Amino acid sequence: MTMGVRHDDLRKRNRAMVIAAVRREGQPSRTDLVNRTGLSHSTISAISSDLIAEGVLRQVKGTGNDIVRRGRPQVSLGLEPRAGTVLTVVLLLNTLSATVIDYSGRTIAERRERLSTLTISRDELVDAVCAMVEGVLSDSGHEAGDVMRMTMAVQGITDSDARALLWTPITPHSGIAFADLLENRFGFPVTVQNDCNMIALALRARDPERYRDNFVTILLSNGIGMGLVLRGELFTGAYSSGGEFGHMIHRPHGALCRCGRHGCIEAYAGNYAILRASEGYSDQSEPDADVDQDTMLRLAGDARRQDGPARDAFTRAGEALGYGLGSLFALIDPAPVAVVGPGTLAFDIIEPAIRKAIAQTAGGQHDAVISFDLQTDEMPLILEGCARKALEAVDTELFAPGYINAMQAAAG
Amino acid sequence: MTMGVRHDDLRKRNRAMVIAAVRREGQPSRTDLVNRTGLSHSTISAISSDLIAEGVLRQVKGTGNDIVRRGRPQVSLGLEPRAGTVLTVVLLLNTLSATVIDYSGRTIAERRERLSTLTISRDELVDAVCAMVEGVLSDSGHEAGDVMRMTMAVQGITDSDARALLWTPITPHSGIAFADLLENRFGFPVTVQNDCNMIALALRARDPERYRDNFVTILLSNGIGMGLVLRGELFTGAYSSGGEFGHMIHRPHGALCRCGRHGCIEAYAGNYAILRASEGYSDQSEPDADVDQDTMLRLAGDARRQDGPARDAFTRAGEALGYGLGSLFALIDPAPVAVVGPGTLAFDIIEPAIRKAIAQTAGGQHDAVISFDLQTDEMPLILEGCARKALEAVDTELFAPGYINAMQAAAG
DNA sequence: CTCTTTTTTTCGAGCCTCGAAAAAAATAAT
DNA sequence: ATTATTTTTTTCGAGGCTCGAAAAAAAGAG
Repeated sequence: MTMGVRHDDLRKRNRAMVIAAVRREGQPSRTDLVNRTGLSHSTISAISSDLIAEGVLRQVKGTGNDIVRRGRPQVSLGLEPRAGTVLTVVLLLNTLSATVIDYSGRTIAERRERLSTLTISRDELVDAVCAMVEGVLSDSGHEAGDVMRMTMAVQGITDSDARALLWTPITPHSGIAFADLLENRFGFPVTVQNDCNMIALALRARDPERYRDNFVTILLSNGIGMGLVLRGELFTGAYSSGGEFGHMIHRPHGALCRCGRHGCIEAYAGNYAILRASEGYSDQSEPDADVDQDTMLRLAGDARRQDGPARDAFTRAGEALGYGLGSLFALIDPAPVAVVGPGTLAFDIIEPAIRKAIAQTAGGQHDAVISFDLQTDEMPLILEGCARKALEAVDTELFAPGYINAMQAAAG
Repeated sequence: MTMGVRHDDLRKRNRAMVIAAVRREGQPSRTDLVNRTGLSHSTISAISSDLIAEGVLRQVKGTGNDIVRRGRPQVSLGLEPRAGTVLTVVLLLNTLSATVIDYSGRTIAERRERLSTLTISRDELVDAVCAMVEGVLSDSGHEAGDVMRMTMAVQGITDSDARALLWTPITPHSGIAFADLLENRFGFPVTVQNDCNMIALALRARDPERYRDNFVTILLSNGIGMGLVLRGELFTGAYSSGGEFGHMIHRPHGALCRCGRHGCIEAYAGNYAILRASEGYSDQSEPDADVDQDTMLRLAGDARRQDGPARDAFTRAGEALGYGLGSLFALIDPAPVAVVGPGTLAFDIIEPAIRKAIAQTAGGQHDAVISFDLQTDEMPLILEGCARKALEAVDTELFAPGYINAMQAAAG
């Protein structure tokens, strides 16, 4: 369990740190790396020349951002694009997309298609993903053998080993072992990740100032998703991807949720919940599997225009989200919240109710810390987070093996 | 932020690991340590002889548990009791206790006194703690200068730096900077910890099989407390000790809680809530600051004997706890639960309601994983956890400095 | 063309861990 | 009583890693 630290773990750890620093910083010089990592010039020099020799890093000249000044000019280091290729697949409601990305993070090829995820069979779904992978691979001019890793983001609950989709609202099928299926088919390692978690990774990469140690991302769509970063690390459950914020209970025995239970936050704040409340249906009526954007915009318009069932529905949605966030903050303390997805288009209507509800909870005392940052379009964030996840896995596993062990040893 | 690993951090890390292994195992031989840590015989030999020379460890002969067999007999290593002294103080409602403990974990002196925490002034409270420390120190024959560290456990919310008591139900005063006050007075470093977190540490030490990576401890008393261990580490909030399970919202706009808000879990499951519901008072009536054990036993007896307000009250308490646990499990996945405190005496009445409620939530699907383990007397657990916290801090900070840095580097 | 400044590499010193071999300390066998 | 065997622990040399200091490299300034 608790393992000692071998001598050569040191080098692996420091190699991993250098690669990670280059990925974060973009094109740092060796001196930048010295400052960033706290290692000595000698060590940085040794490690970076090793990595260049191995084809992981490369020297970049004329980056433009080099300040002209006295002294030997800094040489920027960058990731060698040809060091490897990764694949990402994003599977959402009625949408499937795949991307081939080089080691430096640049997109080489990309495909997207519509797909009736709700109605197709399990096998058709798996076949569609496989066909998508093959298609985008051929677009990119690569073969499966070139791919070092694939990360798949899905809407729904994945297992904690990131190998299977346990449950999802986008298809009635459950327990789809995508990692096994795809690994057998293509041969490269595959992980399956929750979409909101990928959004969280993307936000951290985009704005490390704001999103670093502790933050929450909430996805407002037909369902309610959450990604949670605590102590700088993505939080996942013991058995599943966890973070099922949408299915915390807002009102015992309350409104019918898409998951079949009653009173979940989602059963008040999901698009289908807002729709059925606005239209005057019972909160026990069957949830819609999808509500199109136009409908939601119309309801939001109604809510803004006049007091009535639509405004009440959005207010109740905000209340559910607010009490949920309040309970979450009772556990983890308040943190910045990024609100992502189509629901942000009506966030002006929801936010007052959210804040009012939070004020009634243990989180209320920290009103100032709680800020909402809106990002309407979630797709680019999912793609970006997914790519980062895959690339960072390659960074450590392939180019600094043993890093994982050293980490565990430190934590143990 | 992310720091490289220096060469000598290695030794510090491995020293810390050896000390920690000795503390966990009791009296391991060098060979046991080799197996436990994965380090080589040479390294273990070098580190342990260093530690013996420094007076941190000592060789123990004739431990009795040595199996008689062929070959050179193993020599057990133990913690040198004289290597240091730590102090623990536990401050609960109307109770103050202090203990002096040697480095091996044996209690040298112990004092306990009743104290009307609800009514005394802020200064009197601080003075009482100081007097207690001085008293128990003189009992132990030590001086303040001998003490390497003190850990104080309090009922209530502490700040995340473990230096102040932010809020507590045991006194109307808030924001008491115990760590600063005591450090200025006595000179040794002090941390202030939440009582439930200390219970969690004690349980992990007592039964590492059951309580290791993920588990929950719930304290049922006049208030509801929680200690949460996730990924093997005590979970604390970003600003406070966090884990305010008792103040997650069970019913928006619901029963009046001791914290002044409405609908908290505690406002249904705390002793005062069970009392006022059993006696037919409004759930908006002022909470009692303390309910004595006899009253609770009487109510529990009523509840067992016949259907009526008492039974309803316990059922509602269980429901609140169950929905709360369900929401918690939606976030973190189900985990074993240890239920501690006087509330366990009525747990037979509450448990069915808890399980029924959990079954309605996202945690319900994992019914088998959720098991309740009862410990009625919380005081010994708090003491034990507190002592462990102090001793482990001494282990790393004093005898393996730099370990912390290496950990952070690994995590970063 | 030389001086100054800044970045990067080189080199030797000092630690640390490891494996192999030796030493130590007991029991079992002769 | 002495030798063989077994197991634990220590010793010792090899190999690696990081570090600081010094050297080398590569530019602008004068």
